[in-house]
Amino acid sequence: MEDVKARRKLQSSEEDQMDLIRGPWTVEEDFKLINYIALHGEGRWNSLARCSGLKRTGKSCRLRWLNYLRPDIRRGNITLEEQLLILELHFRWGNRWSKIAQHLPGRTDNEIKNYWRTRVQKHAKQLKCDVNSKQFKDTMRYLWMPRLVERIQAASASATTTTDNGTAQMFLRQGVVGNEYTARATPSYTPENSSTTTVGSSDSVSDLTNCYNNGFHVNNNPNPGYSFQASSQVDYYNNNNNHGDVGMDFQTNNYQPLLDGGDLSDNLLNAEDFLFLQQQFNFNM
DNA sequence: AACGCCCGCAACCGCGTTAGA
DNA sequence: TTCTAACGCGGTTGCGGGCGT
Repeated sequence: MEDVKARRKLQSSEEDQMDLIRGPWTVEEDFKLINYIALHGEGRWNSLARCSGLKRTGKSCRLRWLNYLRPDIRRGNITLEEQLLILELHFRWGNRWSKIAQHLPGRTDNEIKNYWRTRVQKHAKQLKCDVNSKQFKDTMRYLWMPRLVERIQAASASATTTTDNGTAQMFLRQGVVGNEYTARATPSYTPENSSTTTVGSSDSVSDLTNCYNNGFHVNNNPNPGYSFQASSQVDYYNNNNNHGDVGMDFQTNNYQPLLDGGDLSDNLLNAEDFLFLQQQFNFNM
């Protein structure tokens, strides 16, 4: 192990002496890399870096290609469906970004990691709880995810009347619909009538569902000292399921009317949800 | 207009794993 | 079997743009 470290240190200092470029890539460098890969294919990144004439490390070339230049990269905002899938998969695998990214075609592990750190962790911070805490996970499970499902369905419903966009419907049929939170949030859905298969996964959603039923059910909470009443969250959610088009700006705690064409993806919970949660957290802390 | 602060994201770093010589 | 180069992953850093003052 010490040998490996010494070797890597040596290699690093050698790279320094080769006046390699670091930092943002230029358009010319991008073109060079794209052209080289078009001719020779990807892989063998160190030799690619040498032969292409790029003054970059192989690592840097690989990262630039995989995270930015690859033709199948999907750019733009993370969609509601993708958000839901990320939350779901993070429940299963934690910070296994690469594994999670495999289930989101066109998205990179870097992008998902950044999404998690900038959006999800931000909301945890605003609720003054740890992103890995049970409380925050419950929030995601019983409020955030049902809200996402609701929005996806709403978007899907309007899409079917306006355009031929069946993505959300397909996602709901195939994706993360097998869990309790979805069953509660979507009256038309029941686990029994769903032929559930998880997108890109062979193990379905049974593990999560089992996890929920066996150790996580709101009426059978294994942690007696845990006072965050998840069931009340769900009831609250179900009783206030007509949130309308008012979003919440977490930054300022101000209501923000959601304008047509705006990005709704950040307004995951509305004001009532958020205040309710804050009360729950503050009360229990 | 200038400045400072904050946030999002691209890129880097360190290290474990894998492949093949 | 061992060694080492290459790959891949997760954590971290720092740049640049947006926004408020």
